[in-house]
Parts: sequence; C-alpha cells; structure tokens
Amino acid sequence: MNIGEVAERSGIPPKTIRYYEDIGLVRPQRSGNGYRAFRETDLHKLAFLGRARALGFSIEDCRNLLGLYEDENRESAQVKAVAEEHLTAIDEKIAQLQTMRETLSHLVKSCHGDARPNCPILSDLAGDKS
Amino acid sequence: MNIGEVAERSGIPPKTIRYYEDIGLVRPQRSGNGYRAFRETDLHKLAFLGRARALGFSIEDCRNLLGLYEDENRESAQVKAVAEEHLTAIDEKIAQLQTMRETLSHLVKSCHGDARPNCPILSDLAGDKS
DNA sequence: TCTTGAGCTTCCAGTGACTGGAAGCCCTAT
DNA sequence: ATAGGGCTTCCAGTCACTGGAAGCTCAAGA
Repeated sequence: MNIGEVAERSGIPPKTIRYYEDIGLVRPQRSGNGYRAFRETDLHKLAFLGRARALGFSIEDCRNLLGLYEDENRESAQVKAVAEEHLTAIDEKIAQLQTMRETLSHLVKSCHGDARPNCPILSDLAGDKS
Repeated sequence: MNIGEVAERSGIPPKTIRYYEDIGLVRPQRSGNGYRAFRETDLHKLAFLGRARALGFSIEDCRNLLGLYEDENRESAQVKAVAEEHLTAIDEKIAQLQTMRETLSHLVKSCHGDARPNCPILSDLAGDKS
C-alpha cells in the first residue's frame, strides 16, 4: 500500500503518517521507487494510534501503549496504569476549564453588550474591586 | 521598576514579560543601563494580561481586549463578543474532554488491571469488535 | 578597591503534534 | 511527449512560553 491509501483507510493524513515514521512510531518498508510500502500490520498500528490519539493520549503514551500491545508478556495492570493516569489528567483539565467557564459566563451575563463603553468584563480583567 | 519587581507584583515570570514585549503587548521604557523601566501602567497591563490568560483567552484575544480596554470609544458589545466566542470554545473543549472521559473511564473499569496480559483497553484501541 | 553574587541583557533552541509549502521525482493515461 | 496526480524530502511555522548560555550592571561586604 502507498501512503495515500493508508491515509484513507486509517483516517490519518499522509503528513501525519510521515511524522509518525520520523519519530519511530511506524516503520514502513520502501519500494524500489522510494515510496513507502505499508503492510496490513502498519495500517493496523496507525488505526490503533488514531484511536489512542482520539482519546487524548500523548504521543509518548501512544508509544507506550503500542509497545504493550505488541508485548505478549505485558500485564494488563501496566495498561490500566497509563489509562488511569491519563483519565486523571483529563479530569483536571475539565475541572480547570469549568472554573474558567464559571467565571467567564458570570462576566458575560453581567455585560450589557450595547454601544456604551462601560463593561464589567474589562473592569474585572483590570482588577477593579467589584 | 525593574523586571523582577514587576514579575513579582504581576505574578508573570520575567521570561514571559520579555516575551510579551517581543510581541508588542507591553512597551516598557529603558533606563540608561539598558534595563527595562516599567511604570505603574505597565504593571497594570501585565496584571490585566495575567487575568485574561488565566481565563484562557489567547494572546490575540488579549491583544484585542487590551486594545478595547484602552479605547474610550469602545462598545461593550465588542468586548462581550470576544468573551462569548471564547466561552463557546471552552464549552466545546469541555464537551470533547467529557466524551473522551466517558469512553476512557468505561475502558478503565472493564480492565482487570492484574498480571495477565488480556486487556480490553488494548482490544478497543486495536479496533477489535467488542 | 576588589570581589562576589544577584539581577539584568540578548539570542538561540526546544516543547507537542502536527501542518503548509516548495522543489522535484515517479507513474499512468492520453 | 506531456499533463496530472501522487509520491519524496526538507524547511518553516504554529502557540505560548521556557531553558540555557554568554555577558553586562549593580549593591554589599572584606
């Protein structure tokens, strides 16, 4: 398979696939003409990466997970640990965003949003005491 | 004021303040020795930036908001528009993270996390049909 | 006075995970 | 023979910093 077909079937753009090769996540062979020659296993790996990335795992986590996937002697506890750590990080991000959301939505509600210059959003950012 | 004091009082690290100068967000004067010489208004601006960044506004949004803050002819609707757009973006991010969280927490729960290699997390990433 | 150390300066490089673009080779069809 | 689309590599840019190196300045102590 050439890169175009793999991109289509895995849902990962060619640029990204080349990048993944650069950083050693996939190692496609080469045809005589210099084109990358992907096997089914490469496609499978890329689809794996696509799903892991969609769950927000970092590239390093993905490298780790791929390694575990290919290691028949893995312990599921290792996988679970990676996933749990990531889950915690996601929870923290959500909490942080919700805090922002709270503050911001209060500010938005308190702003008239008309033609006058007076604006509680700016006042808050400027640090004016209520 | 030198950069160290401004950093302390604004809560923004010196490196970041220099960066903000680089990209034109603040324009401190210079002392004879080449040191940056910040006035109270500069400090005020930096505190403004710190609060805006803490609410997740992008640097470009911050530049915009600072401009509006200093424009006596602004309309509060302009400020509100920036804030609302950002609020929408935050909501989208939260929704995306919550979707990830859902999937991931299901997977984590379904994984035994013991010494055996069998792992539903990896099976899911590998695309195995349930 | 000399030295020491903290604080300041600039410039360069790296982060994460791509993404865009340029220059140029390869393959197929007309 | 040529046109086009797909492939190649390499370089640069994104966002918002952050670390580090080399070197200047300043205030305090021996």
